[in-house]
Amino acid sequence: MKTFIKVMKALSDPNRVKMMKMLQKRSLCVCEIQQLLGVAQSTTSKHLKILEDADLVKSFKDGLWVNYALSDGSDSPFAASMIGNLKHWLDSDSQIKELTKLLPDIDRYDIVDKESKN
Amino acid sequence: MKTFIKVMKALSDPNRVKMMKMLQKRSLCVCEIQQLLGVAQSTTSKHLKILEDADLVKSFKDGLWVNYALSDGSDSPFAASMIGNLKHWLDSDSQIKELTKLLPDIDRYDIVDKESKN
DNA sequence: TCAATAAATCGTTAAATAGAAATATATAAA
DNA sequence: TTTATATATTTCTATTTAACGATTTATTGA
Repeated sequence: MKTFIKVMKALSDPNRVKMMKMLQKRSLCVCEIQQLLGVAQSTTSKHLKILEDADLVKSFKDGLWVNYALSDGSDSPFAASMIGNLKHWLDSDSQIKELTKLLPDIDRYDIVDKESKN
Repeated sequence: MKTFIKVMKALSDPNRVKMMKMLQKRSLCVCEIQQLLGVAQSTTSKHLKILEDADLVKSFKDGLWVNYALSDGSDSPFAASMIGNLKHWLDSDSQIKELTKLLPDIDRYDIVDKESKN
């Protein structure tokens, strides 16, 4: 029951669902996801932790970056099933379509610190 | 997105998941569900409303009773899919097994007002 | 070693949620 | 038309959750 609830809770937040849909397209580092969704870095990090705890995503360190990718769900049949469902679900959702359109322009090397403009 | 989140949220609570699993076995009225789960009547009613709003269950009035049954999910593909998944998920969960064992003894006609013992 | 950078964690606040008791509504029976 | 009963709604409280800014940690490069 606990692992099931964990997966349902993880997918109960629009920002986390958006993350899942973007990670379907390609792996992303925290700063790229943050850029895409327009939320704070700490918020991004916390959401990703919740997805990872539910076995919906996994992470790989690459120097300073941490890359996130969809999990294969091997540790949770519930996660595996939902990852599969989400592959075809919500593709026609307006928010998802908008983010998908933005995705090609997102690049970790292009991300500039907005504060440095001051 | 909203209908998807609604389904995920509805299934993010153990008591609501238990309700879904019991309704797989047979339709139940509010008082039977309340009896099974051991929560207050108002709590039971509120949970059922959340499930109904997500198109996971439907209700039929029968005199004083309101019978709840699994929805056919025709109004939400997300609900339909989750109803299908839940048919085989969590059958081996200890809490679900315990409730399933109790289910045959639950009868709306047997439910006595505990306060009347005073 | 020191500075810069990406991500994680901590502390706080506002909003959402689950729970129960009390009340309201609706139906059936006396 | 009372009375009893099943369910829904309202009100309140405690807990959880999402969000942010600030701080810490870890890694790389100067």
